[in-house]
Amino acid sequence: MGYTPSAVAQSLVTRQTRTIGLVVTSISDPFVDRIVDGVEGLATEAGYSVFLCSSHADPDREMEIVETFHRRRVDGVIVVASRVGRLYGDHLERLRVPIVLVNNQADSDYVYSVSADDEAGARLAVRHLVELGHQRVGYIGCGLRPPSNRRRQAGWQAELEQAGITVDPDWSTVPDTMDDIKNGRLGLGPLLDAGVTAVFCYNDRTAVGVLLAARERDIHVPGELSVVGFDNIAPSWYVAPALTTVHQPRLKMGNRAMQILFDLLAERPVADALLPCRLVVRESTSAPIENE
Amino acid sequence: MGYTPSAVAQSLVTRQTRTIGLVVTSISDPFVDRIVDGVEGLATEAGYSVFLCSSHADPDREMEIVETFHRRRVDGVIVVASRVGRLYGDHLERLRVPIVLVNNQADSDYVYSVSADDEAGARLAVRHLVELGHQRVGYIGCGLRPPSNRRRQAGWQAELEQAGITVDPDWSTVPDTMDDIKNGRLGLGPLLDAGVTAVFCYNDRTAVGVLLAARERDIHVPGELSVVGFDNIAPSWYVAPALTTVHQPRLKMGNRAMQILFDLLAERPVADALLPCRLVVRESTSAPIENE
DNA sequence: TTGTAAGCGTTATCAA
DNA sequence: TTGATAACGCTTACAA
Repeated sequence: MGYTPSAVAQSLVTRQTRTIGLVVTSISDPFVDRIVDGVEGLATEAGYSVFLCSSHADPDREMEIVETFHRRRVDGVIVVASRVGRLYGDHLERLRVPIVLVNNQADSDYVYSVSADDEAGARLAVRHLVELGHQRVGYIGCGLRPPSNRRRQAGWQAELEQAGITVDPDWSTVPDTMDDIKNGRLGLGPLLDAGVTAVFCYNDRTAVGVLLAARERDIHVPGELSVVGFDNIAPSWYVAPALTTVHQPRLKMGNRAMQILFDLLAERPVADALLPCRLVVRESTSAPIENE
Repeated sequence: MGYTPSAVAQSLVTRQTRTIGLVVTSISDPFVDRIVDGVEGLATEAGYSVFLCSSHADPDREMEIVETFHRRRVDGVIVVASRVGRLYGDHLERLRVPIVLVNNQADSDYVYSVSADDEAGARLAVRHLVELGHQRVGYIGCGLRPPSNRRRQAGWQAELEQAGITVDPDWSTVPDTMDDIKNGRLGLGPLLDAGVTAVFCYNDRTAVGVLLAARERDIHVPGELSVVGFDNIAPSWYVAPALTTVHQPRLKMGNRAMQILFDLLAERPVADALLPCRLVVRESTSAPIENE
C-alpha cells in the first residue's frame, strides 16, 4: 500500500537488526565467492540482510570492520580467512556480538568456526599421487596464510611418511608473495632441482603458476610432471590440462557458518564444524615417467 | 572508551543510514567481483557500509531486493547488470531512493547508469582481427543478456561492414543457455561450417568454451582459428592459449557508480557515464592460415 | 558554554 | 479488543 515500514525504527525498539556482517579478505579472491553465496543465500531466505566488507588481509582493517559492524548493531559477524583469529576472544567479549570464523579455527568461548579439513584433504591429494606411483612428491605452500598452510603441509608430510617415504626437506618450499600464481611459478624450479616427479600445491592458483612455469620450461604435464591443486575453483577445470584438485565444499561452508550464527542467536547449543574435502581427479596427474 | 554509539539510533534521527544496497546477479560471476570491489572501496572510504544481495538474474527477486533495501532505508542503490532496467522509473519514483545501474543504461529521470562502451569495444576486437587479415569473422553471443549482446553484436557487424566485408548471417549465433562456456562450445560448430577463420565472443567465458571445443576437434588456436573474448577476467591470461580480449574497466565502473550515487545524495548534478574499453592482445589471435 | 527537552518511527505495555 | 503512551538511543534546537 505504497508505504514501507522503517526497519531502522523497528531495529531500535526490538533491539535486533536482522542484519549480519560478512568480512572477507577480498571479493576478487575466487575462493571466497561461493562462501559468500552460501551465507547470503541462507541469510536472505531468513529475512536477514548482509553487510559485506573486504579487509584486504590487513588485521587492523579487519578489526575496524568488525567495530563498524558492531556500531551498526549487526546481530552477528562472519569472518572468512581471518587474520585476527583467536585474538578476537579478548577484544570481543565486551562487544558480545556472536562471531563465526570460516577456515580459521579459534577455540575461544566467544568465537566459533567452520573449516574444511585441510590436513585430510592434503592427504587425499598425496595418496592419489603415491598410488599413481610417485615417490618424490613436492609441496609448494603459501607464506601468507600460515594456519592453513601448516595444516596442508602437515598432511602432505604425514601421508608420505605413512607410505614409507622419507621426506626430503628440499621437496617443499613456502614462498610468501601476495600472488599465489607467482608463488607457483617461483616454487617449481627448486623442486625440480630436488628431483620431484609430482607437486602438491597449496591452492589451485598456485597450481596454475606451476602449469605456466612448466609450459615455459617445456615440461609436459602430466607426462613429465604431475600437479594437484586445492580448492576446486571454477577455472581449475578449464585450464589446460584440467587440474586434479581437492574440492572444498565452499557453498556448504558458507551455509554452515550462517547456520551456526542462527543457532547462536537463538541461543541453541553450537559446535565448531570441520567439513571433509573430496579429491577431484582430472588431467594434470598420471603415473610418473620411467627413467632408465 | 569501551562504548560504541548505535548507528541505528543515529540513523533514525539524522534520517540517513550511510548505507547503500548493491544488487548483483551472482557473486560467483567473475565479471562482478571487481565492480563490487570498486563500489565497496569508495563506500568504505567514505564511511558507508554496503548491503550485498544476489538476484540470480531473476527480475522479481531483483525488485524484492530493492524493496528490502528501501525498507532498511539505504541512502542509495546500485544494481549491476539489471534485469529490470528502465522499468525502475515507474516503480521507484515513489520510493525516492537514488539508484544507479551498472552496464544497463536506462534513461529515466530517477535512474542513472554507468556502462562500458560495448559497441566500441566490440569494434576494437573486430578491427584487430581484420587487420590481422581475417575476412570471415564470426560472433557468438549471449541470449540471456539482450541489451549488451545487441550492442556487441552491432559493433561486430558495423566494423566488418566498415572494412567492406559483407556479413553472412551464418557467421553469428546467439545461444541462450545459462552457461557462457557451454554457449561457446555450442556456437563453434555452426560458425566453422560457415567457414569463419576467427570468432569474436560475447565474453571471456564464451571464448573459453570455444577454446575447449577447438581442442576437442583438434583445431589449433590461433594457427587455424583466432578467438577473442570480452571482459578480461582473471583467468583469461592463464588459460591456454592466453586470450586476446577486450578489457572492461570494471573497478573504475564500480568506483564511478559509487561516485554518481554520492553526487546524487549531495544533490550535485550528475550525468550517465560511458567508459571506454581497451583491447588486450595475447596469444589466441594471429593471421589466418593461407589456404590453397 | 553547558544542560535540558523534544522528536525520529516503531513496538510494547498498560489502562480503559 | 482497542487506544493512548512510554521507551528504544541518539541528535539537535533552544533555554539557562
